[in-house]
Amino acid sequence: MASPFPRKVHDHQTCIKKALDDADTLCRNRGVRLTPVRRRVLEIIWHQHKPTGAYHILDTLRADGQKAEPPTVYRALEFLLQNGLVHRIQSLNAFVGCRCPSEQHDGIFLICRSCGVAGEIPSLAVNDAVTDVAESNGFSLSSISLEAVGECPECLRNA
Amino acid sequence: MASPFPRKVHDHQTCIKKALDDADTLCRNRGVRLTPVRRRVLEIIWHQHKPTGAYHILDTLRADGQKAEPPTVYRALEFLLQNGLVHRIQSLNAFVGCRCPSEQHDGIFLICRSCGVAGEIPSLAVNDAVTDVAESNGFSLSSISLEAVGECPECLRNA
DNA sequence: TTGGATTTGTTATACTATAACGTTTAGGCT
DNA sequence: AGCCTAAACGTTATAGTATAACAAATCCAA
Repeated sequence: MASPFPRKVHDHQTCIKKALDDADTLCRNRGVRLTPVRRRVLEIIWHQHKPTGAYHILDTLRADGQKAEPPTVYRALEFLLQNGLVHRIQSLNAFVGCRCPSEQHDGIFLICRSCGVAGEIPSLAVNDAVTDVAESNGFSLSSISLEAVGECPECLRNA
Repeated sequence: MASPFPRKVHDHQTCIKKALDDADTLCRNRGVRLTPVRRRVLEIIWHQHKPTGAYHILDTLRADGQKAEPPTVYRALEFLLQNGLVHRIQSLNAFVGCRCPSEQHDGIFLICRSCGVAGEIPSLAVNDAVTDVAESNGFSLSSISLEAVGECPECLRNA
């Protein structure tokens, strides 16, 4: 998998296009509808690698010229979350695009306190450690959510 | 360390007393003030092993006969969080007492979706796994927050 | 005992999220 | 094609979570 931390300068249009294309494919395959609002919300979220708040999404929809209210946004988010196209970052009340939505998985994130970027990491090791400790405590594990805070590589270099 | 999942029937008064005594000692040692409001908020949180919401704390203070407003509660919570006496459960917007506040540590919780209990686990293994993956991605780790959801042992037995 | 820092009170408001109900739309079915 | 129904969306209202800003009270050390 690619680094969870894209350089601050990169061809982000490609990121967005790939995410939307992947979403189109995935929804077609699953027989679910990536409606215009849902697709636009996903696009707004993908506008940056930093998690995006629901009300920022709402403002952006309105700036588009749409008449939109909170439920519009939250419904789209619910759909995107259910289909693994975005993850919720609980510590920020915000949402970030998932780069590998085709395989359902938990959200494990490294969040930079300086620039705000949220890097998703595919951590088998973390999963295993949690599974072990759950098992040894007689706990039946369904899902995990991990949010680590620190400094991303690029911010460290620029410090 | 004791099991993170106390039996539903246990001498909870002892849990509360121990937590408050520990807090008294810890604050004295650190030279910080466990004022009446702060102590009472901690007691309210320890009333159960399920995370407690800020507005439930507020209601309880008011039921005590105190005149209280949200900032009262949030300030007390800020103090308790800073001193490691409670942890915030981000996925629930709620707060739960810490049983080992003397050593600063991250919050790693197994949360039962049936009864709501949040069991804190002291997981070196999880920490190591996260530290490794952070390091291998060039990320400087400061803190982690992990919230796993599933079924606690007692709810599994009663299912 | 008094000065300054910490804590608390008070009012107002910002931010986040959902309930409930009505209307529209998409898409399968005959 | 036209109908039917389930899904999606619009709309209004409100619930739930958290903080800003400033004033008053309290603590405690010099």
